Order: sequence, then structure tokens, then C-alpha cells
Amino acid sequence: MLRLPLTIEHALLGFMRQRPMHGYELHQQLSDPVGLGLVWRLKQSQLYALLGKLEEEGYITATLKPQETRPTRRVFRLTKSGRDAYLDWVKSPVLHGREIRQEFLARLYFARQEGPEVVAQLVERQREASQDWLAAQRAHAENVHDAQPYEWLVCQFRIGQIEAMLTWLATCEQTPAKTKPIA
Amino acid sequence: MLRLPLTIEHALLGFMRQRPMHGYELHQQLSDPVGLGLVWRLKQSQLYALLGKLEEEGYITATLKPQETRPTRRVFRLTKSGRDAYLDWVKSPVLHGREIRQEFLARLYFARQEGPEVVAQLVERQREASQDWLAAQRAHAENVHDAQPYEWLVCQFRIGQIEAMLTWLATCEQTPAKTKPIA
DNA sequence: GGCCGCATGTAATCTGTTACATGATTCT
DNA sequence: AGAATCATGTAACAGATTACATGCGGCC
Repeated sequence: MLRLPLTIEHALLGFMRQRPMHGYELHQQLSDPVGLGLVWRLKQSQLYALLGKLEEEGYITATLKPQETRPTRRVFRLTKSGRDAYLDWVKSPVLHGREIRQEFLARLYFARQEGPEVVAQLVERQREASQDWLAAQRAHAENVHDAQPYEWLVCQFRIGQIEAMLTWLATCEQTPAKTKPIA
Repeated sequence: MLRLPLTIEHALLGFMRQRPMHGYELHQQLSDPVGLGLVWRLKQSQLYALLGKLEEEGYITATLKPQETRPTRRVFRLTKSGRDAYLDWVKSPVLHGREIRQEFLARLYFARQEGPEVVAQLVERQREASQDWLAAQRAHAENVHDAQPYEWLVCQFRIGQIEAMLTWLATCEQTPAKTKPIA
């Protein structure tokens, strides 16, 4: 399986997994002010560029849907390769603290739509990764305590951020997605 | 006073404030593994590009220093405008949570070299800003609690990060820079 | 009549990264 | 002999942002 860099491309795949969508619709989904729009934003032109790239690389295919009065839509759907890349992404932890704000929150968004098991898996794997970071930073902080006060402060900052994240991860598991009313 | 975007350019000014430096030396300072290298890194080519820009915009001036066996150095020093921009920067809080990891830690690095009063001012102003963020996020979290669980989780995450930051800010003030031994 | 929404993009610009180029000196 | 350090950059490419282009329909 090909591997995209861990970026917003996967979020696009995530939307197309819900159902086939055209560019304009994807942009609206992405801009939802109570959804992914909270953590990531993308210019329209950039979106079309990324869709072109995803198509070239075989993660999605386009079919034309002529409209009566509007311009013809290009509707994109996932290929097998796109589905695999997405499913791998949505369960994987991020590897650096700096990626949590956007990348992890995006994964969580889609994991919640996949269901509680996927959320649990994502959260658990992220917890393990984060605990490793924490241990490393703590060890490092001890070594440099007196000799390198600035480095120590940087460590302390990171330790605090990671601890807060671990606490928060627990609440993620306990916060279910809105369940659809059984109409 | 002209205003640069809040970025690494100011850190370059900060080094040149300590003493005039040439490009290669700036790059070494910036890459110090127990100093700014912990939070920001810059490619050599990018550094030279930024120095050119800073010179064009009048924040620094260059003088040539021929070496005997090595290539001639271009030594940069701050202009009045560069000094002003730096001094304003090093005392100002960052305006978004995402800027703390790099931008704030960089300011702290230089504030510590300016002395405890500058650290105190930077920390105090950042605390005020962060407390405002915190209040806003808390208010928002209450409003969306049941209706928008994902948005609520995003809020909770931010609240946790800001709280951890506020705790850490206190330790910043209490951690003095290495004092030079009175040789 | 003028602006907003729909739906597609292209072109120019800016920014940053990677790689290359030069050439002497000191370290292994 | 070969690698690393000193010291300057340039050139080519990749990525993202900004602005522009088109054209119809509905709303105020």
C-alpha cells in the first residue's frame, strides 16, 4: 500500500468514504464550523489541486455528473487503495506532539464516525505513543536540570502538554458520537 | 515602526543584538542543540535568504570583513529599526495557542538573556492573554456540551493545553538564567 | 440591477526545501 | 587520501496562497 504523507489528504478520503462527493461539496464539509472546520481549513483552489493529485495516484476515481442548469460535477469515490490508506490512517497515532492539534483531532473526527471500536483503538494507540514521549521527556529533564535551565524549561513545557493530552484522551473514549435516532 | 510577521526573523535580530554576526555564525547559534535549536531549525540557504530580506527592509546592515585564508564575511548588525522591532517582539505575548510551541519558546529564550525583568513582563502578558483564551474556551464548551460533542471535545483539549501552559508559565519566572560567575 | 451561491478551475506569486557550486584548511 | 569545517551563496523544484476567470440562477 502506498503511503501518503500524514496530511489533510486523508481527511478528504474520509469524507469520500461516507459517500461519493464532488469538489464543492467536499469543501463545504471540510469547512463545517462545528466539524473539521474547527481544526483545519483549505482553500478551494488547493482542494482541487489535491483532488487532482489523489486521482493521479489512484486513491480516487472521478465520474462526470451533468447538471441541468449548473456546471457538470466531477464526483469522486474511493478506490480500494484509497479505502485502505484511509482505514490505516484513521487508526494510527501521530508520531510527534506538534501533530496533535490538527492531525490527531482530524483522525478523531473520522474515528467517531466509524464507531466506538475505532475510537477506542485510535485512542489506545495514541496513549501508548504519548506515554513513551512522556517517559523520554521526563528522563531528559532530570539529566539537564541544573546544567541547562532553558532546555529544562522546554522539557517541562512539553511534559505538561503531554500530561494534559493523556488526561484528555480518557474523556475522548467516554464521549460517544451523536447516535442517530432510530427513526 | 514596521512590523514583521511574527516569525523566526525576530530570532535572528535577537542574536545580532547580542553582537554583530555573520551568516555562518548565526546559523550555528540557531542550531545550538541546548538553545534555540530545541524549538526551531532553519536551513542555511533559507537563512541567507532571510538575511537578504532583513537587509532590504532596513532592519540590519552588513559590513564586509575580509579574512586571510577564508572567504570574506558579511557581518550584520541591527539598525535602530531592527532594535525596536526586536525589543517589541521579545516582550509581546503570542496571540494563538498554536504559536506557543515555537514562537513563545523562542521569545522566552531571548527574554532570559535580556534579564529577569523582561522575562517577568513577557510571562505576565502571556498569562493575561492565555487566561482570556481559557475563559472563552470554557464559555464555549458549556454552550455546546450536549449538542456538539466533537466541538466540545476540541474545546476540552484546548482547555487542557492552556491550563497546562498557565501552570508552566509560573515555573518560567522562577527559573533564572545561568548567572555569569563574577570572574 | 447587483450580490450571493453553485461549480469548475488556471495563473501568478510567495515560501521553503533540496541540491549544487566553490575553494581553502584542518582533522582522521 | 578523504572527510569535515569554514563561508559564501545560486538554481531548481515543490507547496501553498492569492487572485482571477467563467457563467447561470435565485434573492433582495
